[in-house]
Parts: sequence; C-alpha cells; structure tokens
Amino acid sequence: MPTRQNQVDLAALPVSDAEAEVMQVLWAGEANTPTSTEDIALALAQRQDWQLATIKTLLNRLLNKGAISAQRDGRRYLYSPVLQRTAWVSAQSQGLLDRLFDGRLAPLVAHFGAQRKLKAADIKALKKLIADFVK
Amino acid sequence: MPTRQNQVDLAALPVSDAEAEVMQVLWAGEANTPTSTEDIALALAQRQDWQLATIKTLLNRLLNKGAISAQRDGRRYLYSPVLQRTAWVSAQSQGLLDRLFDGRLAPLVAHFGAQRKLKAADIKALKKLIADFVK
DNA sequence: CAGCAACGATTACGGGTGTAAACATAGGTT
DNA sequence: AACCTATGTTTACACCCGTAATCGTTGCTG
Repeated sequence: MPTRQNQVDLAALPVSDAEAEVMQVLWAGEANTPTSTEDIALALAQRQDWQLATIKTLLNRLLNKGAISAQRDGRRYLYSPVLQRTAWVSAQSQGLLDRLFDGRLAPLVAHFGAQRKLKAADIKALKKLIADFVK
Repeated sequence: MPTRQNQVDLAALPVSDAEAEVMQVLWAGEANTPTSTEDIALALAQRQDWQLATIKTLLNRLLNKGAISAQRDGRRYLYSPVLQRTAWVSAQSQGLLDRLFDGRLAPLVAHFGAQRKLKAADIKALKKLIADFVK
C-alpha cells in the first residue's frame, strides 16, 4: 500500500482547490525536486492556515488520483508532481474559455478591455506579445 | 413565503456549474426578460438531460442565493437574473487570472502562445483588439 | 364539486471537498 | 527494553453539488 497510483488520464484529473495549493508547492520546487511533507507544510504555512493533518490528507488524495508520486526516504516519503503544471494550467484556462468565451481567447481579452480592467502597462505587454507571435 | 432573497454581495456569489447553466438561459433572454420555468426547461433541453425537478431545484437554490428574482404570474413564477452576466464573467475570469497568472492578463495570453494554442485568426483578432485599445 | 394536472416547496441521497482527529508503526531516546 | 515522537494511514464529519422524487396546493375540467 505505499505507492498506489491508479493510472489516469492526467489531462482530465480533477484537482480540487486545496489540492492545487499543494501542487503549487511541488511545482515551485525547481526542477520538480521531490519534496518532503515537512517542506510542503513549511511552504504552505505562508499562505494557508492548515494543520499538518490536513496537508497529509491532501497529499494522500493526490496520490490516489495519481497526480503526484511518492518515493521512500527513510521513515518518510518525498513527493513529486506527476501532473505537470503547464498541462494543468492549460486545462484550467481552456475550461474557462470554453465555458465563457466560446473557447476563444480574443473574446476574453475583449471582455477585459470593455470592462476597463486593462492598465496601460497591460496593453503594452499584450502588444509586445502579439508582435512576437507574428514573428 | 414566495420571494425569499437574502441580500448578498453579488460579486462574491458562489454559483455552481449546474446553476450557471440555468443563469445562461436567463441571460440569453433578450433584455433579461422574465422567463418561466417551462421556457427555461425548453432552452436547457438542448444541452442538458435534466428532469424538470432538477431545474426547479436549481431555480430555488438560485433564488435563495439571491442570484435571481421571481415574480408571480398566475399560478407560476417568472424569473429574472439579479446577478448580471458581465459581473459573473468578470469574477470568473479574474479568479482564474488571480489563481494562475498573478492576476494579470498578459501571462495568460503568453501561456496560450507558448502552448501553440493560437491560430493565425486568433492572433489577428488579438492584434486588432489591442490596436483599438490604444486608440 | 371531485379529481387531475401543473407548479412550487420540501426532502433525499451519494459523492466530492475542506478540514481534521485518531490510529498504527517504526526509529530514536533514556 | 519502554517510551516518545515523527510520519503515514484510516476514519470522521459537515457542507456543497448534481440529480431527483415526493409532497402540498391551487386552478382547471368534466
């Protein structure tokens, strides 16, 4: 019963908000270095007010979902992300676009523009991005 | 008690996915015309395979949340959105930006670019948008 | 006027989620 | 050797959500 791992379609993995918070910590480790529960707890302490037990629960759920993997390290485990951040971000973003903007990016940008949510700096950044895309 | 209505901060209203589906129908009514349960059911039948009872449940939950209002019309009610689509879309979008892109739009666009998720038409549309913003 | 049908209101129920406490176990400590 | 403690595993529990079925009421119909 150590390393479970129901092989799953990673793209469709449902990761809850709290679980995502844990993933962020794993992803933050440069080069996806395996991370101990303790280090995860330390990192999370900055933003969440969770008991250690809560973090352990989330790690277990992520393990069972196959979103992370664990390798023994003495008396404990070190965890690594299996689900990659880029894939998750893409799925989240595309999901929102699909639900609200007919799956396309331009309407979202237009929405922000119409709502006057764009500062000059934002517009400038976008302009530069687009220019680079064309190239 | 017919018209409940706990007055709530509309911006922070948590509308679930299924509830949002109902809202979409109300928002689709031109000029936010009050809509009957029957018409809502008809509209939803296109996309969802829900029993009438399910729709009634969702309408009630939305009513209790204050996301919609109801006005009697004989033996039934006509429903209108209280939460406006634009506000909801903004909240959803901003939420995603905050969670994944440091609250800014450019990084999201950059992500799509980096993932090669942008077709030429998309880039063209974006370019035009940006140009108009500057003006 | 008795019964039916259309509505809304109430109740239901399993699964996911946030948030943990309790339990089990294996090293380290005295 | 006995105990403490860190660590993972199991169990808990309330609330939200998807999805309805059932109940109650009030017009309509024959």
